[in-house]
Amino acid sequence: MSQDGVDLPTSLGYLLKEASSALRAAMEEVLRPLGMTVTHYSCLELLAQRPGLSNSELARGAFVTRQSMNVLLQALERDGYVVRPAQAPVGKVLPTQLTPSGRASLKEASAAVRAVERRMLTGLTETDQARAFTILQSMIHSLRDDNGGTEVSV
Amino acid sequence: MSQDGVDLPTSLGYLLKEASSALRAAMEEVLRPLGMTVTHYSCLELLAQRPGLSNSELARGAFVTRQSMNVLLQALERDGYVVRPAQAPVGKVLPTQLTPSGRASLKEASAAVRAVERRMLTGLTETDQARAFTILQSMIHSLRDDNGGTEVSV
DNA sequence: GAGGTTGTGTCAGTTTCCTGACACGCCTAA
DNA sequence: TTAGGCGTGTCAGGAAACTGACACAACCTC
Repeated sequence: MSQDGVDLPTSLGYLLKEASSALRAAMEEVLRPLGMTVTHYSCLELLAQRPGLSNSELARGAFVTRQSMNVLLQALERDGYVVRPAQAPVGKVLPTQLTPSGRASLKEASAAVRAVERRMLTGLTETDQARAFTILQSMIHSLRDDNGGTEVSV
Repeated sequence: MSQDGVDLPTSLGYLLKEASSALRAAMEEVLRPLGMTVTHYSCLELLAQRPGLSNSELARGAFVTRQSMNVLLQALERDGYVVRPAQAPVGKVLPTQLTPSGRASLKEASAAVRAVERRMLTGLTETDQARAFTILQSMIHSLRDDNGGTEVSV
C-alpha cells in the first residue's frame, strides 16, 4: 500500500501506544483459548497478589471503572472463581477472595501471560530491562504529577 | 487503603500498560476542551502526515477496527474536516484528504498533545529517550514476530 | 459533636467498539 | 484467460466499556 517516507513512529508516545497495543493483542491471543479476557485475567492476578482487595481497588489496578469491574466480579462470583462476603465487615467495602477454583484457573493463565512477557523481552539485556523499568516509571510519574496546565519546573 | 508489600509493578508488561494508560488519560484531558477524542486526533494527525490514506490504513494506524474508523470518518466528513471522493479512483479504496478546516482543527490539538508528550519526557535525558525508543521498538518487534507458540530462538 | 471531604457500592442509560459476514476490485500465477 | 489469494468498504448484531447520579460509611477538621 502507500508507504510514504514520513515517520510518525518518531514519537515516543505513539511508540508507547504501539507497544502496549501489541502486548494486549498478544495477551488476548493466548488468553482466548482459556476463555479469558485481559481484564478477567488482571482481576485474578491482582487478587492472587493482594487478597481481599475491594472492587474499586481492583478497578484501578486493572485500568477500568468500578462499574465495569463490578459486573466482572459478579460473573466471576457466579462462576465460583471468587467469593465476597454478603455483608461488608466494615463500611461498604466488600473484600474479595480467590477460591481454589479461581486459583487453579489463574495458574495456567499466568503461565501463558508470563510466556508472552518473556517473548516481549527477547533480545533485551538485563540492563536494558532495568532501564526500561526506570524510564517507564519516570514517564508515569511525570504524566501523573498532573498540573494539567502549562507548568515547566523552575 | 490496603497497601501490602507485594509488588505487581515488578512486571514490565504491567508498567507498560500503566504508562500507556496514563498517556491516554493525559491526552484525553487536553483534547476534551477541544471537543476531540484520542482516536479523532490520531486520525487527523495521520492524515496530515500521510495524505490520501485509506480507511483501513487509518484504522491500523489508530489501533481500531476498519468499522470504527469508518463511522469516525463519516462524522469527520459530515463536519467538514476531511473529504473523500464519492467514487473510488481505483479499486474500492477511498483516499481521504484533510480540509483546511481539518488542518486548522488539528493544529491546536497537535500542540496540546505535543505538550503532553513533552511533559511525559520531563526528567529523561536525550540518551534515555534514545534508549526508550530502541527498547520499545525491540518489544514491538518481538511481540509481533509472532509464532504465538513456544519458540525461544537458538 | 457538627459539617465537609473522600471513598465506596450500586442503579440506570448510553456510547463506543468489536466480531462476524458479505460483495467487490486488484494482483499474481498457472 | 482463468482461478485463487488478498485487501477493501460496508451491513448488521452483540458485547464491553464508559458517563452520570445516588445513598451510605469512614475520616478529618473545626
